[in-house]
Amino acid sequence: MEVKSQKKTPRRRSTRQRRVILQVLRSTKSHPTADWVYEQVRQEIPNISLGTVYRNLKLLRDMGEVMELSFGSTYSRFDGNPEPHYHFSCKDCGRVFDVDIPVAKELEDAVRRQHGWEVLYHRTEFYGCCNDCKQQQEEKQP
Amino acid sequence: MEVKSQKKTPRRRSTRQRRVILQVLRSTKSHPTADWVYEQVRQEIPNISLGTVYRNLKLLRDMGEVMELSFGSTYSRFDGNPEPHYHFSCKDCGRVFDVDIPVAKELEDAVRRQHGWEVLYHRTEFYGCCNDCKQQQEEKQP
DNA sequence: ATAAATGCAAAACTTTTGCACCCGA
DNA sequence: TCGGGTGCAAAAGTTTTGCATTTAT
Repeated sequence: MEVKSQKKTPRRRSTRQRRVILQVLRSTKSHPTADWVYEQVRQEIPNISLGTVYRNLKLLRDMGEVMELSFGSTYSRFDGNPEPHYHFSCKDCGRVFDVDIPVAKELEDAVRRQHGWEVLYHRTEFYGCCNDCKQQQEEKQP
Repeated sequence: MEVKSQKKTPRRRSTRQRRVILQVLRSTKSHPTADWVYEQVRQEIPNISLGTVYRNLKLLRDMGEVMELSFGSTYSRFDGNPEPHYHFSCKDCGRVFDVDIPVAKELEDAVRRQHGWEVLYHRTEFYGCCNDCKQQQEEKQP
């Protein structure tokens, strides 16, 4: 629920570590974990450290070069309502809200038709800025 | 990537701990973390252990009583393709695949209209059984 | 030169688990 | 009674971080 402070991003340097990490990620479709990336990169840079991999993954994600598949935080959140519904996560205050639009079951049919998989359900999270945070920003810069 | 073994679920007992945990989850819309639930339940059962909270959250999730908001695993996965696209996660083999259907931007409009939030993007994961796993199951039980 | 990036290791966090004891059905 | 559930504490697993050193620009 912490508010992110926005400081100017420093100019990025091109390092071998970062280049290889990106190259590993670009050359697989397996949606790997940080640890898998680490193992792969080690074959090219044996003494790279796991910390460097984590730092660069976060950086590359912030630079829009790669996508991180997670629910925003490192821990799970729980919802007392087990009925299928969508969620909205505010990037500024971190709160998660229920979304009040119907679940698009037709997307599941489209996936079935396209790939043949058995689709049981789907989950969608929207990301953006909630009304409270929008208002706060207006107050700061009118 | 591990395959889940399916053993018969034992008959569940109704314990005070489980009842209070569910009650806490049902009476909030804040999509709390396990730790927050723990703190709340402690106000009613001061000597409950965090392990019990985790065990029951997992149990309640498996019983379909609550929803867990996470990407399936406790760690992040990364995708070298930063372009918006959907994912499919096989519940049996754990692999994650790219989904080849167009992103439903119109859902974002619907959320905007309904709630007024500024929506930047959304992410959708489908869950089910992939073709490899479907075939393996057929071989076992023809 | 100088600020960003790295390697290493320790630390921080979240989640799981082994085990003896407890308790609900 | 009896097997599921709990408390406690240790362990596991993932991610972050402090610091001295290296390196890209």
